[in-house]
Amino acid sequence: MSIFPKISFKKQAFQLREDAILDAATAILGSKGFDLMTMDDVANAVGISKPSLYKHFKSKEELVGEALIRLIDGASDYLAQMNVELSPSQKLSALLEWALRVRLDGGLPFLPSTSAHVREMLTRNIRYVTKVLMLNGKLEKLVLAAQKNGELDNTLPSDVILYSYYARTCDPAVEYLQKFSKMDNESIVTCMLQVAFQGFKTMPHN
Amino acid sequence: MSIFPKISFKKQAFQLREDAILDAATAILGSKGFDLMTMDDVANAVGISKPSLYKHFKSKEELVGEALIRLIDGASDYLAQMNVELSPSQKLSALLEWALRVRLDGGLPFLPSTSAHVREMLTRNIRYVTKVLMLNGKLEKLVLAAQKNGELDNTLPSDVILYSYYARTCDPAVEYLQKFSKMDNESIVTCMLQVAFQGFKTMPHN
DNA sequence: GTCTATAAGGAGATAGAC
DNA sequence: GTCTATCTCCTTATAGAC
Repeated sequence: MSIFPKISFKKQAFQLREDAILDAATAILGSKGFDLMTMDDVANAVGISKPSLYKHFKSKEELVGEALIRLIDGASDYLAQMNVELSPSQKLSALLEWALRVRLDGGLPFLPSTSAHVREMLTRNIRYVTKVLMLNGKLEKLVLAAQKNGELDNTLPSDVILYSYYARTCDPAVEYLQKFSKMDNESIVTCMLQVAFQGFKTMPHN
Repeated sequence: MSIFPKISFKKQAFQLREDAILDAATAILGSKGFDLMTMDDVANAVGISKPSLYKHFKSKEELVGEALIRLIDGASDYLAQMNVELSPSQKLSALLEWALRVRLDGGLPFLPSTSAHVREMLTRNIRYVTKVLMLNGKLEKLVLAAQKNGELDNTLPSDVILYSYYARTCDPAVEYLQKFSKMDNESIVTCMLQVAFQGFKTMPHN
């Protein structure tokens, strides 16, 4: 037994609760969005009181920032441990697939910046901005490499591809299909990937 | 001069103000979104007091509903007066182009249902729902026709195409490009249309 | 019909007891 | 560290004078 069993245990419990809070916040953010998510919602979902919640995160802004940082970290990790033999375009496709599965699993849209208000708020979170810029740099390089090797259209400005790529990670069509079509999650992912890379048009025979 | 100059004039002014209110609401909705738009914002933008605003629209819900109905009407009108010789896919492309231009011009995203909260609210507006269903029916027919004649991919479920089509009308990439790239609106529209129909992949030579 | 003033309730954040 | 109770501000909506 450790010499500091009590302290260690407490800290561990504290950390566990912190994760539970972030999980709850993530789920609520995904369903109601930032503006409608209240700190009461989060506290109730975790089963603690609001003041206790504020012991962990000193504001709603900070709580959401941490939840999004966890998401970005997940994406960066997934990208980092990817098979190095994959082509740039294959890596982009695999990461988009990951992001779609996260969302279908009740998680957050990858890029929550649909709202100008939220985007502006996140701008003030230096840790978040730093991590996003790091990931963005990697994705930008992948897009440029894929355009150079002919996998992606090099007549399009790379900005267009990059921003559209982000947009596909939070495509509302995913929720509509989940709610109003009878498709299972696998089919949704497959179709969304195809639409993202090939569009609606009939594919050329290959 | 009319026999009822005073009444007529008053009514006309009332109607003009109502349009001004809807214009203001549309602009604010486009920039801040529903949750953050306050009735004070709208009243101030129009230059009237809040109680006067409530003489025109009995609730925020009704005001937003009317603004969206005007938008849907615009889309339906544009679709109705389209050249009958255009193919189904050309009509879809032209309407998407219209929707993108409306947004680039400071208007609303075509489909505001990004938020579950707003979507649920609109569900209770029967006039709005009716009009949306009418338009949706026409678009669904166009998609099916385009799949049948080989213009659009008939291996994709038509739901996937239809929902993705809606999603492209409110693609956040548009705002990112407008804000962070040096592209003019024309180029943005062209690129977004290409990405929607052809995806990111290199086009086959044609 | 338009305004000033205000009611009613929600939500972020905290005081202070235990 | 946790809770109950509360503060404060903001927003929807309305009362009532002119």
